[in-house]
Amino acid sequence: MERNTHQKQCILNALEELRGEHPTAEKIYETVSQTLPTISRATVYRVLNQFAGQGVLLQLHVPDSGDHYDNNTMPHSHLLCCDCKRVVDLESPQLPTFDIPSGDASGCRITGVEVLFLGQCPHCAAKF
Amino acid sequence: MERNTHQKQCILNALEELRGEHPTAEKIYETVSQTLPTISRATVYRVLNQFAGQGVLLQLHVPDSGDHYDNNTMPHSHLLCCDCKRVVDLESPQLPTFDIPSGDASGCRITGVEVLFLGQCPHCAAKF
DNA sequence: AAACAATTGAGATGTATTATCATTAAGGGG
DNA sequence: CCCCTTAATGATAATACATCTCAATTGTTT
Repeated sequence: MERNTHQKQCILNALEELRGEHPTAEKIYETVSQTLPTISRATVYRVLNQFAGQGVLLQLHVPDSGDHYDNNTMPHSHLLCCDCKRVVDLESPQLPTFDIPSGDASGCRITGVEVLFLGQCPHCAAKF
Repeated sequence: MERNTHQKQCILNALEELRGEHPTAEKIYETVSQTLPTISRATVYRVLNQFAGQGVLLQLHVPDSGDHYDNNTMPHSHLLCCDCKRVVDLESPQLPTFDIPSGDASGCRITGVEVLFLGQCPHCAAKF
């Protein structure tokens, strides 16, 4: 059965501390290292994958960057800022919510969808 | 000015030959190598990036895989088959087409969106 | 406490891609 | 048609991100 280790708890704590920042595995590693200096990168990557598989957190695939993680598992969209490369939450009531169809004309079975908006975060959008 | 090299033409030919397969850079390299054995991987990656930046072809970011390329620049959706890992075109007339909003409540500027469906390709969906 | 198995740490390894830089060749001007 | 300039290329090193390997450790069950 799955074991409850100190490392896992520290990783969850780091994710809570960084809530809203959508940190990368490397960023989480750096954060956890401050309280647990002997933790290994391998452990961080392993545990993050495990948690993502369990639905405890979201794994965000970001082009030209490592994966980012989000402990907010409520359904919401993300935007990659093309200027500062940060991932931010999108909060548009009118944002098209995807009703995922189960199949298509050519015989595909559709089980999920990944959506990532591109543009500028509020900070970079205000720059001019 | 931009030069029209033999290498670029061979890469375009390979993309046409592989049309519909959404090949990776590595696959394109292998294909071009058959007619141009001395071509370098660096050239393939460079040219593909250049073409993608010019809109000559689409660059598809696929999780846990290298980028895939598509010389069909007509707007259409893609699905990653979770079984065989192939990228296939989705042809659903009723697939929700995204009207990209220009901004959101929190001040983001939205300029684009990446959408990737997950599921099974027609071949793998028919397996049971 | 003993035993067993899941987990970890350290570092090697793998995969995809870009950087560096000397050499080559595209394409315009004379 | 040849020269010149400079973009483009080829070879390879370097980087980034992530996973694999395996001995050592540590939860958990007995």
